[in-house]
Amino acid sequence: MYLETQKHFEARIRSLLEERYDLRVDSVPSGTPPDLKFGELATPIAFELARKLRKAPKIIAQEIAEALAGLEGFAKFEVAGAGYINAYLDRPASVRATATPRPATPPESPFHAMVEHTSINPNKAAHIGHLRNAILGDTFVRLLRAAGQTVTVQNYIDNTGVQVADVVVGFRHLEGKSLADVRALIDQSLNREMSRGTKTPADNRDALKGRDFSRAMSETQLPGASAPAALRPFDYYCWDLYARVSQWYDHGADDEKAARKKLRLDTLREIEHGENETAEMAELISTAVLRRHLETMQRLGIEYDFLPRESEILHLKFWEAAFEQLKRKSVLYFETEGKNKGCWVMRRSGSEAAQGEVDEDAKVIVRSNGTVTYVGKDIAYHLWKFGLLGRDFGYKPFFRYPDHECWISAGRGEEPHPRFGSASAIYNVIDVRQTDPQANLVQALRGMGYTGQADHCIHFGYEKVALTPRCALELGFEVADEDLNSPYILVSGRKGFGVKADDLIDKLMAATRAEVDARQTGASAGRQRIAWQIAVGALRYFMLKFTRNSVIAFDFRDALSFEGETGPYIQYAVVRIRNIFRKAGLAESAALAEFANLSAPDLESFLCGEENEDIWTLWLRCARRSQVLEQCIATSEPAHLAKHAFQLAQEFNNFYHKHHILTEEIPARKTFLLATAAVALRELIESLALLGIGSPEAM
RNA sequence: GCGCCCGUAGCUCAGCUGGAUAGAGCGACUGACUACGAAUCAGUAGGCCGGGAGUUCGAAUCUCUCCGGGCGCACCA
Repeated sequence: MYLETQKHFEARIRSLLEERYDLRVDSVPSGTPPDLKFGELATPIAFELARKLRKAPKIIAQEIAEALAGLEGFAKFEVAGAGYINAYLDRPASVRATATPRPATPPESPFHAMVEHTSINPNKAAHIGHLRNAILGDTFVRLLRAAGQTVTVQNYIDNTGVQVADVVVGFRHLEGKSLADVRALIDQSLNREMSRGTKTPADNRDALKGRDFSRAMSETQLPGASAPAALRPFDYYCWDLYARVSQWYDHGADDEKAARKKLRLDTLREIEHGENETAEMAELISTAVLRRHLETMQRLGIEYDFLPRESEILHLKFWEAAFEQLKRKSVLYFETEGKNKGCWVMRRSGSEAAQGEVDEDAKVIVRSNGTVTYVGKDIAYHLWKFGLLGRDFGYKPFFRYPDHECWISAGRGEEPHPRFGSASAIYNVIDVRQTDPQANLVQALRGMGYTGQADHCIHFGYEKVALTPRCALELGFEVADEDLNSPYILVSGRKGFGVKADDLIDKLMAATRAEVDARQTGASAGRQRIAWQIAVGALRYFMLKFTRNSVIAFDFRDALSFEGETGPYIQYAVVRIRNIFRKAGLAESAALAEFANLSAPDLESFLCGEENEDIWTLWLRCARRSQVLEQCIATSEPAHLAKHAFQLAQEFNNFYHKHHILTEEIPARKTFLLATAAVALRELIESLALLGIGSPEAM
């Protein structure tokens, strides 16, 4: 609503400039003034025009403002300061438009976006860094879909990497386990999952509120920490084993270390080659861990459509097809001199090496021993994503969600299957350390002449999640003295140092369940559902409120907070509104229907004047969602929407305290206040849904 | 050495393509539950927006430089 008004305003000024001054401008800047007394929309355009027109800005502003008079949707225009043109909306008209429900979804465009996120190595449990990735990716998917785009969600599985090999080495050589043993272990932990419930310590509520946090830490049991090894979730088991193997490689005599490294490489080769017992064990492990990852993410409402695996990229010879194309298009060339002699290399973007000169800075794609590097495989994979490879995966159903199937790549697939690939745009949710490899990828696409695709190959980068020193200490990790005063400490999967995703979710669930139990008396299942919605709300909001390039220093106190700028704060505003309508015995739609009959003078009196500023502010915020959505997509930054939802809740709470709705004596005004609450409710629910956060019936 | 990111209140962070008086949460201190639930609200204190220069009518925002912090630049995956 606000967005259309703003565009309308800008367009009118543009045509005005053309009519009056014969001036064409590319765009008219406009924005929200710092205070309502300056109106709802303003432009400083008179300042830029001052030189061109050789007139004082104030005079130009005056002329434009006069010519704007009567523009639909606006009450008046004024000139302020040295030459700002301030526009004042026609409040009754604006409020009516905002109250009118908009068409549910914009028309579907043929634009097909592919978002790849999560992509955790399937050798250990997911940790909080992976949660940031998945939550950012999933939220962005929701935003794109809300904007009418068709989106498929991929989760890339590197099941043949050295990390998986390490766990295989661990099972075989540290634990002496056979293929059958590993299979049995997996079956066992699957059975355990089936009967697993969520623990809810009932009496640690005060402790969790922060007064005695260390006590709460010890009382809230970590599900993995103390259970017997064989009964622990399989991904937790692998988490520890992976850390042990990493240690094992680094210890012992030199010849011992060398032998262990060789074991590692041999294992990796066998896995890559396939069709042997090592590869079978790797497949077993990676698939079991992958299932755990999908379950973890499902707890947060995160789902996938397709899981492409590295093993198929290898066995279906994607690289060979890409290599032919790369050679034919001269993107790769064979280096005969210098340090990269004997390799197939690619020039980097911005390379300054002259023609004929040896480009030492070139990126190696095929090593001198003939094997392909990671970037090479990635190029092949991305050609497939855009439908440019000329090959396809086989597909098998893998994981069933309530309303759709998630498919996985396979050597020999099943028919029929949905079509994947051939995207118009792709978004890769990967942390910022991958900026260089991602740039190489785009460079290769560009070099092959796929410039349109290169422009739509977007690195959706984000910073890491680290731990505060205090949090690291709470978890029982040793912290070096020099790190004690640093703002954050990096996690390390290789050292088993970090916070597991499921542990955090369990902790949140325990805390929200305790809060809900203290306030609600309904059936246990209902309370559990509410606790779950709040836990997810707290976690997702926590991960989304930071902009992508800010490092999150993780701390349980902040992440488990339900007050202030948090998901539960917003959810609480929703519950408050629902309570009002419950108590009034009225449906929101009924309130809005009555509202439609209010006269413009009535609306005018309810919306104007000092004492009603907060109400008008709330309506304005409600009108802004589409504008914020557009901004989020343009900047690939979901944090704007998180902020918007919070501000909306904040403004509603403000309104809630100032105006008591149900005791309002003037009928028309009561109708108006109810409609205000109804619209705020609609906008809160919609905004939260876009963030993947549910709106509880009660809290 | 080359490249990228960051530096805003005690702490953690917002600040849209340059715009009017720099915002929020937490923490601290004051207050508000006989009204739609206080997971809330109102108020107070707290800022040379890292330093300097430049562009501009106008800079937290753009350019340069310096200081301080982080991360990339492998024939690793």
